[in-house]
Amino acid sequence: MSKFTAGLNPEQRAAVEATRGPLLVLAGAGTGKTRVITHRIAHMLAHGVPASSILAMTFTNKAAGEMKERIAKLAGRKRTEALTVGTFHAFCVKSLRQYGDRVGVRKAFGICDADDQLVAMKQALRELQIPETQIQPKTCLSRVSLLKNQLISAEQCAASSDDWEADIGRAYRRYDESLLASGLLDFDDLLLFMVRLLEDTRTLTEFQKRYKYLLIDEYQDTNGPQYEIVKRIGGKHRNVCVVGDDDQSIYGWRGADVTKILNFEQDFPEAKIVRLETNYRSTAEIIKGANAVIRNNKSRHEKALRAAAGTGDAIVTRKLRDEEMEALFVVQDILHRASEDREPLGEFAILFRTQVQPRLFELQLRQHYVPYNLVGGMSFFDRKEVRDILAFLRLVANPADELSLLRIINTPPRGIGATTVKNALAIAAKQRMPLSEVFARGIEFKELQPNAVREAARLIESLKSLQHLASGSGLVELVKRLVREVRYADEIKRCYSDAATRSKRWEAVNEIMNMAEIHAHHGSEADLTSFLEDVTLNANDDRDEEQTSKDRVTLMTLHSAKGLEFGQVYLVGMEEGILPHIRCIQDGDIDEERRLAYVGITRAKRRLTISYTASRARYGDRLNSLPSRFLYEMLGKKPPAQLIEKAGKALSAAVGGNGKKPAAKKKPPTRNRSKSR
DNA sequence: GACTGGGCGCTTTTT
DNA sequence: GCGCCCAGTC
Repeated sequence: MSKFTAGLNPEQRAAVEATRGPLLVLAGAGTGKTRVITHRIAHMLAHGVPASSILAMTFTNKAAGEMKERIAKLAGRKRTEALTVGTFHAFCVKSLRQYGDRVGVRKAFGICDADDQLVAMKQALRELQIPETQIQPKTCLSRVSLLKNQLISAEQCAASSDDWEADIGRAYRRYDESLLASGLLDFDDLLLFMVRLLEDTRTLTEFQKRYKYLLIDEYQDTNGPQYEIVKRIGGKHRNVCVVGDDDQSIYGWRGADVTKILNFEQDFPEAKIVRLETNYRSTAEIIKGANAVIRNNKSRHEKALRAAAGTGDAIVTRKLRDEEMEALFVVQDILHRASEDREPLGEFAILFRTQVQPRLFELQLRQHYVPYNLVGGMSFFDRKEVRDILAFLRLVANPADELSLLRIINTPPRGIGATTVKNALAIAAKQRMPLSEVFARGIEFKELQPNAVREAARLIESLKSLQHLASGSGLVELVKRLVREVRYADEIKRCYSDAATRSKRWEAVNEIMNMAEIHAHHGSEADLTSFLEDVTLNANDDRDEEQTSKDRVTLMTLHSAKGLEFGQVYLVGMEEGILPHIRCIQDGDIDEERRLAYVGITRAKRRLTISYTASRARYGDRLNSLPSRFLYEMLGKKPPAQLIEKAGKALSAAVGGNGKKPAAKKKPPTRNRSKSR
């Protein structure tokens, strides 16, 4: 037994030792998945597999960081340096920076975030004269994202016989064109262009030569392009290890395709399968409840968790009069348990399905002076100042970036209103000239306000003059000069009269400078492009660290709870219409909701409390609520058929009967229908 | 630009 | 019922 298999259970050991050939590790919640992954890699390194031939991909930066850290601890930092461990997206960015020109991507491409995407999509819809009332930019974006994640092209979509869908396809194409013209890729494009890159035989061979061992974490979350990447690179040597849990697939709505993990054996018929079913996290009662719920899902890899820990308290289910009482009960119970069990507040979590639920809990927590963290919501990178400064920086790095230019063209105000922008865009289109050039040479065009345009030209000029600092060690200097150059301090003064707000806003600007400072001293590449890339790809990192580490009660959605664990968990709003959510009931997508419930239950180590109400305010009405079918399942009972029927009807009536006729609604085809075809 | 009124829509969210 | 976003107005 090697150093890296000692102390593992037989299944874990089997997974660690199966280093050659395809391997599917079905790792139930709390079964030591990360342990297996890290030990497996350490084991491979110890047996002479060169670190540079291993490619390990995850979905989040956090997971990648943890993996790297833990492997380094096991195998030594030096030995792990040459490993490639990172998110799919980071890997694609790196590869595209190197070979992007082979698929028509300029090497200095920028990555556009959700905000830029929205601007671009709005523009696309406007150009196509599709009114926003007909297709909402946000809806269109998420639809396009889903299409991209399913490897469906704009052309395919535009050819749809459904008018709505065909319009989406046209918007999709226009949107892509405008991003490409701006030298930008969105998150989905990173994966798509990587797939294209791997369609080139020469490049594919290079990648196959370099990466002989693949490891994919959270494989149940794999979407179309990610799957293609794995299949292509791993198709040759077939040392593909995928780890995941089909029962925890909760991102189907954004393109994750659970069939990929269900059908792994079809892609790799010689695959070995290891099931990790011993749960080291929760008490027997909690595991029993989790099993009882998930058992009801139809298509899944058959497995059941066994609790390694002994028995504990029974799962508590509690019915409350309404949502206010629910919040009060939970908060009082937390205080009670915290003192009774001498448990720090950091061990408590309140988990909910939707973002409207936490309000009342926050209120109660405040009233009881209980410190808490609400995970999610506004990020540092959503702040106006941060977005502004980053837009300026993007423009320095990539003058073609039209979206960033539009964002800051009148910030601080320099007299360029909507009309000037519209005219400038028209000129740019007519003359086939980059928008920045139109502004830079603005004086030549009599359609444009001379005074305003002179200011814009000056701005573009000064951004250009900062370009020489963009490479190498000038990064910090660049940010500082930029902030001064555009007089951002004055802008903050102008916008906010109150001193406290001003200093708070300025803090954000300072923080960017700090980040630049850190970045400049961190890696080998300290240039502007790599800084922007880092900021865009790691936008959420620092916060969740902070948000979970302190001794505070955690409030978060079931989705963000995946992968975490807490001593005591409160699963709230366990009602028909919330969990399972009404939309999923209507669409008949109950299985993913059941997995969500399963994820929630399995977060708890020692104690799980589930609450539901007798009545709840929804859409301005007060409705009688019904306990979730998952509650019945958990107790080993069949949910009464009439409950489900009744719940469906009552809720549909409430949603549809909210003053407007459902028939008056623009007819977006139901999600379900368009998704499955 | 700042303000205001009307209309709409109302799951989940990482990269 | 509430909040957000947009368009229109001054």
